[in-house]
Amino acid sequence: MSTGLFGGGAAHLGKSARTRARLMDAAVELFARDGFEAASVNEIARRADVANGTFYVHFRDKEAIASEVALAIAGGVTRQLDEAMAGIDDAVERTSMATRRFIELASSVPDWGRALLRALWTFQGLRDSVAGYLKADLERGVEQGAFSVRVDTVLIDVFVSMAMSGLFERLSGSAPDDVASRVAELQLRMLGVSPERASVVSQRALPPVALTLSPASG
Amino acid sequence: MSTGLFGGGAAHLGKSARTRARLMDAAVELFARDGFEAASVNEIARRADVANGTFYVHFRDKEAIASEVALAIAGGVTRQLDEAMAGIDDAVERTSMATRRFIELASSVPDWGRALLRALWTFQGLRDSVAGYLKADLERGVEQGAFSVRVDTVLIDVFVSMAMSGLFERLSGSAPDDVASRVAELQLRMLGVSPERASVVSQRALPPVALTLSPASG
DNA sequence: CGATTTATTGGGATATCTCTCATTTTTGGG
DNA sequence: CCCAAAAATGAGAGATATCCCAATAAATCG
Repeated sequence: MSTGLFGGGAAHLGKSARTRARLMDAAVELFARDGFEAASVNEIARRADVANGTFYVHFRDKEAIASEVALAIAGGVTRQLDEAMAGIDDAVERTSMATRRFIELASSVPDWGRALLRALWTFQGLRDSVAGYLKADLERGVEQGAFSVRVDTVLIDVFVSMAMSGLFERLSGSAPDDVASRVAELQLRMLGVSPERASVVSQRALPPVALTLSPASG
Repeated sequence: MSTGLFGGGAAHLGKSARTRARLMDAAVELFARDGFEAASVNEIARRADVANGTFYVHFRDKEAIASEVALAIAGGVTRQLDEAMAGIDDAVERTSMATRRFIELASSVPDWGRALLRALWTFQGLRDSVAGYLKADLERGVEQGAFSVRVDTVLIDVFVSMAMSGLFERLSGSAPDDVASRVAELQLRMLGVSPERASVVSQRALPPVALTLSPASG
């Protein structure tokens, strides 16, 4: 019996926390496979090996577990992006790194990536918080003279949707494995970075990382 | 009682065709509001003012009406895009026009726009057919020396997702009303068009059009 | 260890969904 | 106007959903 990412993180905690984590792992799998609407509380409970009534001890309803799962995944990805980008000042590098890491991290655990993609599509609030992070880097790029573009909501939404598209392709399997670099390159060109620099920056090798959960999440 | 687009188009046809059209109008509204998964056959029938059994006289199941609706909408938009772009040879103009028209047309009837957006997200086949149209124009642009970019599936998917993002913003209401132009401008920059030309081409006034249904559809 | 709190169980009330089909209503040609 | 064909109806079988709750099991602590 393999333990999901939530289950792994909660192994040392109390029983309640472990059951909760098992439910969240099950929910991730089902949201990723069937989508939010089609996944049933009954099946989440069955897959987590608990009675259906147990579900309602831990979550008010399906909506509640969905947003909790989405927040946890988004939090994990965000935290690791932050770590990866700590100490990098150049906005061109940061922007490229963010997109590439985002796609690689989120697709390294396909169930999680799919769930995140759905959540980004479904929950406006999640997109808003991503937009907040991004805005700072885009504005920094303008200040540094690297980006020649008006930073507004249209730009930010388009930028995010490009990254989502890359993640989608990566998850669908039918894409070349340099999708992340290609998307980052196209983003930089859009922002006004010269094609040459965009190509170089976006294709530079990155040290690999694996998606893990925030130790202090919940 | 206002008649939907399908209903309007079928007003002069037989009773069967009119009932069918009412069902499709109802389905569009519900797909737009609740998404494909969450819409129920029962509610489609209720909203179309027919008995639930009547639904199954006209459609095998929900999947059947969904793809029919999606094809009809996509067909209508495609046909009008084709008309709008007939006679335009310059790939820069065509590309910009396609995105701007797509966003304006699809958002002119919000339910349809939302349903189209959901369908593009849900049905791979629909994205593939859009990709087909687009590929020709992008390659033409490269041949004409206007675009300096590799035309592959990543580029096409990213391009489509940018347009979808623009449509989404337009439909959510919270966006400036020049979203379509902005998105087109960003696309052109990404393709390698100079910022100056991208700005000029994407902001030129376009004669207005309204979404109508293909006279010979079905 | 016994008592008390906390977690889990699983049966079931209620609701809704899909899809069928015998029956009724409507339509339109002769 | 009549009647066969076409269309629509709506009750209901069977599946599955959500959520509640009284009863049981497990964990914790003095």
